[in-house]
Amino acid sequence: MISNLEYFKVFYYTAKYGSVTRAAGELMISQPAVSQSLKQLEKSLGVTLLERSSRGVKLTGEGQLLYSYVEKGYEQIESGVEKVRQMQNMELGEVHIGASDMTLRFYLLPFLEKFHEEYPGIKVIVTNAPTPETLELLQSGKIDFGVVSTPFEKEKDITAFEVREIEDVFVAGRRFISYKNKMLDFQELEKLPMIFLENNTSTRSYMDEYLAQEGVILRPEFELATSDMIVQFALRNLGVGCVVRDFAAEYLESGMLFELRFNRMIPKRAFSVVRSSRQTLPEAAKRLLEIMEIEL
Amino acid sequence: MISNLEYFKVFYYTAKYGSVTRAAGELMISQPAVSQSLKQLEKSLGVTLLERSSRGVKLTGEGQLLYSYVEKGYEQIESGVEKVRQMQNMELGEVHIGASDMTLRFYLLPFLEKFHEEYPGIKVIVTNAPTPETLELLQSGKIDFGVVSTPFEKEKDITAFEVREIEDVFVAGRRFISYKNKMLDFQELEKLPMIFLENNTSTRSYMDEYLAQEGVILRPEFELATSDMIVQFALRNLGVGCVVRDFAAEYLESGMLFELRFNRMIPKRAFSVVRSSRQTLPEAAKRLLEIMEIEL
DNA sequence: TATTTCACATAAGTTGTAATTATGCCACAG
DNA sequence: CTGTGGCATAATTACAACTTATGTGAAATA
Repeated sequence: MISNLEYFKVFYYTAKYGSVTRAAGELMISQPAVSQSLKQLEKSLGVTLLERSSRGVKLTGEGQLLYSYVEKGYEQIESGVEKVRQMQNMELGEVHIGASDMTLRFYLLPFLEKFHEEYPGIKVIVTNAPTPETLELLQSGKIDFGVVSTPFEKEKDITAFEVREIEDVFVAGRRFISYKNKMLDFQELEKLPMIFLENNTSTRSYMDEYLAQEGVILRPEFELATSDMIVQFALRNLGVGCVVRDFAAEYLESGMLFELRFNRMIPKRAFSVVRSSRQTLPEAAKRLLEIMEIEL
Repeated sequence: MISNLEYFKVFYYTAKYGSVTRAAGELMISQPAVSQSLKQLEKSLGVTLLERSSRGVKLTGEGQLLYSYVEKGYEQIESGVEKVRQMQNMELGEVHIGASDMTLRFYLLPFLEKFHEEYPGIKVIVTNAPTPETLELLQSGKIDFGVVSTPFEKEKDITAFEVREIEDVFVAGRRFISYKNKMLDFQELEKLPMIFLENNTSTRSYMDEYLAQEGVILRPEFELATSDMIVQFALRNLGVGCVVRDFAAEYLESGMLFELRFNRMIPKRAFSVVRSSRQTLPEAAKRLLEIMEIEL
């Protein structure tokens, strides 16, 4: 361990300017203070670092050797301080976010755009993963916060904040036009060719569970990886798709798809911002949540 | 300028061990002292560097960023201290010496050999130059000390210390055997083919001046670059060579060369160690001079 | 669920040390 | 030969860092 780092700072400035008086000026202390510090340093190292003369100081061999190291070391620390300052000023930094396709596309994207515009120095790193995996990333500290869709198993020290509602809907194209505006029973779905998301998604397991509870067991014709693809399949009349409404919104409006209606409401779900309550957020993450109007 | 470098040392150890208590142990101060220093550092930077918990501390994003710099910087300074220590222990260092061929060969060499054996870590850098140039090197601080042959112009703040006598002699081979044991006059040299060193050496200019003062002007047959070569020429009976006795010693003893004797003594010269009185010597140079039994 | 333990924070009081002022010394320049 | 600039030294002051004692919270343990 180095005895007194302050001495090295004094030495750094003295060597840099070749003058005790000048160093004192830079350090904003008196000249004798510098002289004494240098003396202390030399004493503690047991070596003469500077040749004193009436027109300044000059490094000895040992002094030169030491200075070559101290110079690099001190400036390294100095630039570390500068980097932290930049981070504080949001000129530098990273925000790690976990989000699913869905939350990213229909909720997060505009905020990220705005954030990036305001703070171009901050890297935004989005890890695209389904809800349970996102929660794991949060627990392990790999992301600052996540945006997931309900429902999910909320473990303790996870703070959740719902930001908007989403609805799961069944949509179909003209081949199934006879079902339009009819009040249907969920049972009737069993007779129709269904297009669903794959099993590993929260949307799928939510629907599976809900329908099972209603006594309906579906065996989808198609199991696709993305909601977009489901919409495309539905448009081509390959079956009845189950997606969050936002994915189909455009086509529902234009009439190319219609929404099936049921005699029972599918309980609404929500997008939820989740974060670890035991971890303080980096400034950049805080600022992004502010933009998203999430109270911390 | 960084406000208090000591804080960074505390931060370094705390971050390194992820524990305030552990850092306190390493720093050999109390735990609250560390806590307070960290608090001060955070306050001065206006940023939280550590997440405190009941089982240690963890770096925040800012802390990690800072640590990556402080780690390098601190260790850089630490290794600088280590290097200086090595230099003190003579495990590391350089000695810069200025010397002529002659002084190197007939005086310095055995000391250098001994020195190098004792301190293999020290680089010995010999700058081979004639006397006036060596003195210049000394003035400009490019060498720690020099070994030259007298006479020379001793400027102030040069300390000289004569270490042994040398004699200039005239030597010849059997072709000139008739001159052996005769007491000669310097004038007689004018009739003989002479072998001398080139003009730019102190030996040559010394002899030129001395002989001129005796009313003798020589026009050597041969002007050679090295004394060794003069001896070789003399051995082959190409003329009478003028060298410092040491160069011919071997052949004088074996009888292959003999020394011409004169009715007047050529004043003896000397090897002299010269150093700048206004400059403290590096430890390594001091030690070498000690080995050479020069008092400082 | 209560209890102990561990790690860090806080508070108050006491050094200890690093700063200041004042002065001295030396070398060089005018 | 004196003035100036630059560093060292001495003595005093003042601040800051350290210590002891205690508090707090979380996690492990009973």
